[in-house]
Amino acid sequence: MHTINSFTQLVFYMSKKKVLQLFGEKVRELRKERGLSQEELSYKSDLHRTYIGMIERAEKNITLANIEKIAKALNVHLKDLFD
Amino acid sequence: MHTINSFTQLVFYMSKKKVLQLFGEKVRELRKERGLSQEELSYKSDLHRTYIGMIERAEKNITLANIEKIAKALNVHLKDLFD
DNA sequence: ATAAAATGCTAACTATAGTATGTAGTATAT
DNA sequence: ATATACTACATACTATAGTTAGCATTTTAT
Repeated sequence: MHTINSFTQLVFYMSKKKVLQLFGEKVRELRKERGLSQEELSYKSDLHRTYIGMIERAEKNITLANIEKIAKALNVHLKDLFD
Repeated sequence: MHTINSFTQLVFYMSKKKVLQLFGEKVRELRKERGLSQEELSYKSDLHRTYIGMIERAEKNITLANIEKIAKALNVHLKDLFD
């Protein structure tokens, strides 16, 4: 649950949602480009299958260490996940 | 505490450490370029002063939403934090 | 040299990221 | 049509990110 009690917090909430969505779409795009299933990507990245799904659906606020895991599994640089 | 019980986990632990260090250094570099103190950056990013310090010292595994906050506060794109 | 500003560090707490299981629904191929 | 592989989604748990306060140490300016 979110309790938003200022304009500033609303702005942060919206841009959080947006950045997670963009990131999720990017992961899905790159994963499919490589012909990988979520499960296959989960093996390569040492993350759980359902967690990959959550990331792609922008349901989780991923940490930097896991962003790195995914980048490696997709054979891209970190920055390539933010275009 | 960390319990590392496989080679794979050791590799992940080391690259986690490294990526957090690089990120922290980058934040510090950009912050100083702008002549900001940790406290001033904390106001702009809506994060706590000590938390900024922890990030720069690579003591916390920052999430994507907070990476975005810091990028905005430093007036850079997300990808600029990963060079 | 000394005051002031900035940063480091510890520690405790609470919010949520990350892990995992099970089931339902969707796409793909035969 | 119907298996099979893939993805979505709900839920519960546990690990850790994020917040805060207080004090120590370092840096900077006068």
